[in-house]
Amino acid sequence: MVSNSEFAKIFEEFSEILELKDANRFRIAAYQKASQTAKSLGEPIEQIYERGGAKELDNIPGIGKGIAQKIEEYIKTGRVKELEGLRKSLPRQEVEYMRVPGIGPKTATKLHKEFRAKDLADLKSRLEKSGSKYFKEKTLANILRGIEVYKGMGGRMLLVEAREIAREAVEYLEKSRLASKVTPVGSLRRFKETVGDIDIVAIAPDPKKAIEYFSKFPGAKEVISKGEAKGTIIHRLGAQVDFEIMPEESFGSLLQHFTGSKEHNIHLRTYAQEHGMSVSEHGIKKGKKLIRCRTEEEVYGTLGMKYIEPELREDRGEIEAALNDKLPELIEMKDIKGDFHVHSNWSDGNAKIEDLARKAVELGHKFLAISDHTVTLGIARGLDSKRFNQRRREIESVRKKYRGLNLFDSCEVNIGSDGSLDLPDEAMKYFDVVTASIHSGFNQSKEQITKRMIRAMENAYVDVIGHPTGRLINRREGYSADWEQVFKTAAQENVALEINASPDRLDLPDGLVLKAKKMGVRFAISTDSHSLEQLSFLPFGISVARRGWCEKKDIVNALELEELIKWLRGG
DNA sequence: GCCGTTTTCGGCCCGACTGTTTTCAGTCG
Repeated sequence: MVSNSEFAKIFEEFSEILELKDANRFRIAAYQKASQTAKSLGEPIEQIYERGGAKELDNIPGIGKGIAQKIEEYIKTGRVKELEGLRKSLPRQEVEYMRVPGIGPKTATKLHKEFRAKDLADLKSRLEKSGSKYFKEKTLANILRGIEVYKGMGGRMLLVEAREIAREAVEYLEKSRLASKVTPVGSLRRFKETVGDIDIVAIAPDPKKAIEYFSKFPGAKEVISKGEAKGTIIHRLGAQVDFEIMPEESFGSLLQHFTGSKEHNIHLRTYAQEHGMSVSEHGIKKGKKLIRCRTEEEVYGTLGMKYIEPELREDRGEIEAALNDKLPELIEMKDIKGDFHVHSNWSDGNAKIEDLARKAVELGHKFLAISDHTVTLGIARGLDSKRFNQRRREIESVRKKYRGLNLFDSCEVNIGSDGSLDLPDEAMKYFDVVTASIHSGFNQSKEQITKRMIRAMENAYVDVIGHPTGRLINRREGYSADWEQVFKTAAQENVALEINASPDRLDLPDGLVLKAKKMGVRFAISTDSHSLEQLSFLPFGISVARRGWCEKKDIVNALELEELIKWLRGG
């Protein structure tokens, strides 16, 4: 079956090429929208097609007759003739150039026409040699910096890295008292798993003075610009940080605008327009009257809807939900009672069980699962039944010291290539919690992976499936599985899927969390800690759960202890 | 290319910044 992300890529490429060809901008937008729709659709497009043909596809908002026809062509023949024609009509370099920040379709075309470079690296050296013939000084510097940024960061940085840089900048700005309401915006505020630029906004009585102060930020290695109300620096770790001063009387409108996402804002503005209003970063126009909003609550309230949390603003149905008072009551850190997945120095963690327990108490946890690796994971010093028995004695003795903490005897059992587990049932029954994970055979077919996961979930002792997609953000794609089937089984078997809070995993990803939630699946948020410090990663898991619309009832970490134990025994 | 409880044609979200083309094109969010 063709995956929805494959369709998303096809439409994305359509829009990129059409942009380079200077096509009608609404046609370009239509493909972008179709791409976005494909990504966020709960059901496989191919399945929709099988049910009702191209006519059924036409019913999907954002997909009309033209795109429905292309979907049909791709399902039937594995290709889209028009796209192949388009590809041939353009040099491939132009598409690549356009992905560099600061380079749009016009510049991309010009760059290829003038330099005929074979790739981006080649282009860079040619620009350095003779770029000044074609571009004025500042434009050239801007393009070169864009290439550097694009190369150096592999696209986008991890959320955890961006938050660290933002925290440093916000503290510096707040300390000065030159600015107040200092707030990170953009994908950072929405807690997206990766972040491009770091954007920070604030209000200030003397904007120029505040920007001047920002330009002296000790974390900066380079100041790109400093104007009357906006400054840009490059942080020593390579990230671009923008700081912008906003007028207080429309701060809410501006905050809303800069938080995005783009898709959310387009939808919001379209809705406003349909109802005789017009939304911009300055306020909301009703007729000739401009209503400036000091808070975001006012923005959404004026449009007749409930306030939407930043994590939900991805145009995944939140606007409709806000209009009908159907928004979820999102899970919060304070609802969380513990951590399900922590490694000790019995396997590949570096902390003693006692130290982990003490740290968990400090963090306010009511429970902690010590879940070391099992025997086949030799590389991680996985334990066999005998060593788990020895470890059990240590857990017993720590329990006596920390009576307020429920220290769960747990393991991360390995799912073999055929779906079998590497501990016998008679060993597994002694554990309070069992998490089962895949650690090898990532390249198996979708069918095989799906079967493996289902077989593991059908084991009566398995409570949680660990890092379900196996991805490492920016480094490794997850394995492919038929998620529909996996989620169905998880719901049936009452097995929780892990939301792994490790910042380079964040696995399940938020889009799949949302799909699984709709199918009745519950989730275990876990740090997968290998050290004491990593026990503090839980908030990253919370942000994934929130982006997946999860409420308290969807998260097993939030269950009252009696309910939790009941679930563990039943599952 | 998509869409329609005024429309099957004629709209489509809206504005700012940057550089340098002194009246605007290109890019971005």
